[in-house]
Amino acid sequence: MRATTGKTPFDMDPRGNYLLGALPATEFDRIAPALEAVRLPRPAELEGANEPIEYVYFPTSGVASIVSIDEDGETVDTAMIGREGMTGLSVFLGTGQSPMRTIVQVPLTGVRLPAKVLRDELGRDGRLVPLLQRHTQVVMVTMAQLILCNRIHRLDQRAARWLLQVDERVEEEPFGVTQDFLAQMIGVQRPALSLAMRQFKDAGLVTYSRGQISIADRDGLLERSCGCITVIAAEADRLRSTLDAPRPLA
Amino acid sequence: MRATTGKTPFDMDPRGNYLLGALPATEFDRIAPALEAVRLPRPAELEGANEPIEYVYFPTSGVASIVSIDEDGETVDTAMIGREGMTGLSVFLGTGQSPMRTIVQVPLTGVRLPAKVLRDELGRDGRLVPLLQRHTQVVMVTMAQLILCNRIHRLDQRAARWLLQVDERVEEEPFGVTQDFLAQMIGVQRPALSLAMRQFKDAGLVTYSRGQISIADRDGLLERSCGCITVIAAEADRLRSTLDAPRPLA
DNA sequence: TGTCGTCTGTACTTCATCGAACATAGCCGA
DNA sequence: TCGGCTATGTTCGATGAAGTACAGACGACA
Repeated sequence: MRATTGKTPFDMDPRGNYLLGALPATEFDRIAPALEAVRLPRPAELEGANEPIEYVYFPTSGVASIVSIDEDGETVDTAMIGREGMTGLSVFLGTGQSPMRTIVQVPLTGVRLPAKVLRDELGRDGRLVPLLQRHTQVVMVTMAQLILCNRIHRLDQRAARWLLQVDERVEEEPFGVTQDFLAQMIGVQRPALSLAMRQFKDAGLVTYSRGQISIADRDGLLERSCGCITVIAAEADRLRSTLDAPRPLA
Repeated sequence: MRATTGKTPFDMDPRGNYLLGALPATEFDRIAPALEAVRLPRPAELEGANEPIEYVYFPTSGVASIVSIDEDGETVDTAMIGREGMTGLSVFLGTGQSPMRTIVQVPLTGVRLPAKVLRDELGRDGRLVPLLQRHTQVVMVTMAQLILCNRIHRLDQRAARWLLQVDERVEEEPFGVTQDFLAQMIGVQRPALSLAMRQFKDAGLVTYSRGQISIADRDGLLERSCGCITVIAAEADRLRSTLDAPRPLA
């Protein structure tokens, strides 16, 4: 499948993205004309390392991922971004680029917005800035938790966590991810991951075949997962609820 | 040593902190009356997990550290904050708290500011917001790199990286950190770390005794360290230089 | 000066993961 | 329908680190 862009060339509501959905109509209408529907395959690159960001992406289904790269070219997933968020936080932070890449991890549907339009909108008072502030914090918490997770939790726990995090962000299953790619994302050897996946399959928690994965038993996976997913979900929920407060915070 | 607070009770210039030093005089003068000099021992807690942040800290020497905690109470260091930055980014992000703790990792000197004063100042136009935006990005990049580092780099490489990162942030050596504490921070067993430290000592890269460490050969440690420190330093330098640009970014 | 507590050195067993090699199976295009 | 490619399954020795236990060494304090 090739990347598709253009004005809603397929059935998709931009406000299926949480951030866009939470914007007041006046703000949404201001940026709406510049939104462009996209459908992107894995592993499309949304931002290059140390390259200026041209578009920010608001997924409605699928997962984008911020990946770190080291001197040897090894890559590891550092944070998932799905319909709860936006890629390109460096634009929000005013720096316009970062040393990480952002790629498509699970085939993605959503809209994109030119970085310049976002910058202009940030200058206006409204709901957008506090929304993005909260999203920034969620990403930071996700990363902080993943640092711990990658250090002290077992491979199968991390794999279960990853599957659950994706499950939260896809509209329909199965979703397209190969074990090879997944292994690279969680930073392990494919054979080791293959064993874990096999266990999950035998236990009836997931089904998969040739790069198509379905979650069959969320609760079962939760039991085998580490608690990181709970920590992250709790913080995301808390921050969503604070936004119902009457006045946006500083 | 006990925590000391009060108006400059010892010799220390708040503007030795990079952020405070980069503020225009008018902005600095506005918050200066609320600044309070502090000297804190390890492992003093600056922010509790899921507790409202009362003060933000601007170190001038020493290191504060954001640590993640899991369900079993295990803790791992996720980002260092020294004289280049400020603790309490959640205040800047408007959320006021986070699920991570922030503690003193290497005995710390600096100033603190009530969160409320910072919030008020953020409402004014000036240099502070762009400075903190950049700092937020540096912290995020640090975390992202650490996710990769914790996953694929060896213990001795990570230990070397840690030593170098501390070396950049302390005014005088030796600095006070026990191997036991360090092992917990980089998330390994103390005996394993002890071996690495012993190698560094035998190679003449460091000297230490009973919780007092000195770096003897920065270049030697750099060779044994992973490249993560370079990635982080490069991004920090880049962002510092963009601040010399005439107009602050959005 | 002796004792206690903290910090550090070292040894050893067990385990998770690495890293590489090879086997199998489904899909696709020529 | 026959390769050829990609995705997955499986094995095995090597290795880094976990986990535990205990010994030595230095400082603080009585």
